[in-house]
Amino acid sequence: MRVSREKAAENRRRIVETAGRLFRDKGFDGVGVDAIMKCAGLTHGGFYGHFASKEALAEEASAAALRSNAALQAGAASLSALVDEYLSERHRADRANGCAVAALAGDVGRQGQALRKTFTASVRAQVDRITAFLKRGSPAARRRRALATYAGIVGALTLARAVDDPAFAQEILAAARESFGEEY
Amino acid sequence: MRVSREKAAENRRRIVETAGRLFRDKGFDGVGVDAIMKCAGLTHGGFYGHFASKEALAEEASAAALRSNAALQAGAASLSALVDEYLSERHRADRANGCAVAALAGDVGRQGQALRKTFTASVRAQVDRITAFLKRGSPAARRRRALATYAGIVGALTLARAVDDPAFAQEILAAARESFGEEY
DNA sequence: TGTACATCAGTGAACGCGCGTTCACTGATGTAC
DNA sequence: TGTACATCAGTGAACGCGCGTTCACTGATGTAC
Repeated sequence: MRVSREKAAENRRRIVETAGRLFRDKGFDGVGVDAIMKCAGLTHGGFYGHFASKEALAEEASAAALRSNAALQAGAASLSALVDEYLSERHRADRANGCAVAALAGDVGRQGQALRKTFTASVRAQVDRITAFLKRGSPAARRRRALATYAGIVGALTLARAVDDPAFAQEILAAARESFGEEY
Repeated sequence: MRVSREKAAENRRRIVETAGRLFRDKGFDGVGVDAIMKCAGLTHGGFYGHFASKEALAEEASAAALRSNAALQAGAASLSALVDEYLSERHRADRANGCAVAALAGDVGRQGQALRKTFTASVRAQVDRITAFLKRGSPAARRRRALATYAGIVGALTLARAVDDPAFAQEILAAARESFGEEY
C-alpha cells in the first residue's frame, strides 16, 4: 500500500541508517538486502524503489556512517578525552555504532572508487582534528605525531575487537590510551 | 586420474598455501572454492577429498598464514628493522603475502572460535617479540610500549592500504616508521 | 620381477540453497475538477 | 469542500545466477601373488 511522501523519505533514511550499522557490524558481504529491509521494518521488494543496487546503498550508507562518525568525534574537548572515548570498552563492544573508519578499513580496499574517496577524506579529517590538539613541536612534527596517533588508536581498537580474550583486549586498549593520550 | 601419495600431499599443501594468500588478499567471502582450486592448478571437485568444508580450509590456511607470518618477522635484527620492513611499500602493496594479523584482523571477529584463538596467540607472540627489543623503562612500561607499537604499525599498514591516495599512504607509513621505530 | 586387481586422487556434471533483483499487484495518497 | 481517478510506495512471489557441496566416473597408483 502507498505511503505518504514524508513517510517514504523517512523510510529511506531509516534504511540508510540501518544499513550503515549492519555493514559496520557484519561487513558488506555479511548482511543481505533482505536482512537490511527487515531490520528497517519493511519487506525486501521495496528496496529497488529507493536504491539502484545493494552496492549503491553500500556507498551511501558508508558515506553517511563516515560522516556521522566525524560529527561524533568533533565533540571531544582534548586529545586525551578523544582517545579515552575512542579506546573505551563501550566503543570496542559496539562496532555497529562506532567509528566507520575502523569498522570498514579492512574491506574498503576492495570496494568502489567512490567509497574509497569518502573514506580517505574521513581519515584526513580525523588526522587534522588530532593535529589541532597537539601543541608542541614543529608543524611537521605535530602532523607526524597525529598520523601515528590515529594509526595507533585505529589499530588498537581493531586488535582489541579481534582478539578472543577480554582481559587481553582491555590491556591493549589501556596501553594505547596511555601511549596516545598525551598531547606531547 | 589417481596421483601418487606424495603428489597428493603436495597438492594439499599447495591448496592451503594458495588459500592463505587468496584469503589475505580478498577476504574469506571474496574468494570461492572454485577459484582456490583453479589457482592451485586443480579442479574444484577434488576439494572435499582434502577438506571437510570451505570453513575448515579457512581455519587451516589462516593458521598457516599466521605461523609463516611470525617466522618471517623473527628474522628482524632490531626494532627499527622490524618496523621499517613492516611499514615498507612492498608490504603495503603485497597484502597476499604479508602480515596475516593485519590482513585478517577485520574479519576474524566474525569467524570461528578456533581461528580467533590462533589469531590471538599470534598477536601475543608479536607483542612479546617487540617487548624483547625494548630496553628502557620498567617491564610494565616496556610491555605497554610494545602493545602501543604493535597497534600502531598494524593500524598504519591498514590505513595505508585502505586510502586511495598513494602519497597519503606513504605519508602514513613514514610517520609511523619514525614514531614507532625508536627503541625508547 | 611381472601380472591382475583393488584402491583412490582427481574430474566435471549436477544439485540445491541463498541472495540480489524483477514484477504483477494492492491500496493508500495525491490531484484534478 | 467533496468526489473520481491516477499515481506510486510497499508487498510477496518468482527468477536466475553464483557458490558450496555431492556424486558417478576415470585412469594411474599401489598391492597381492
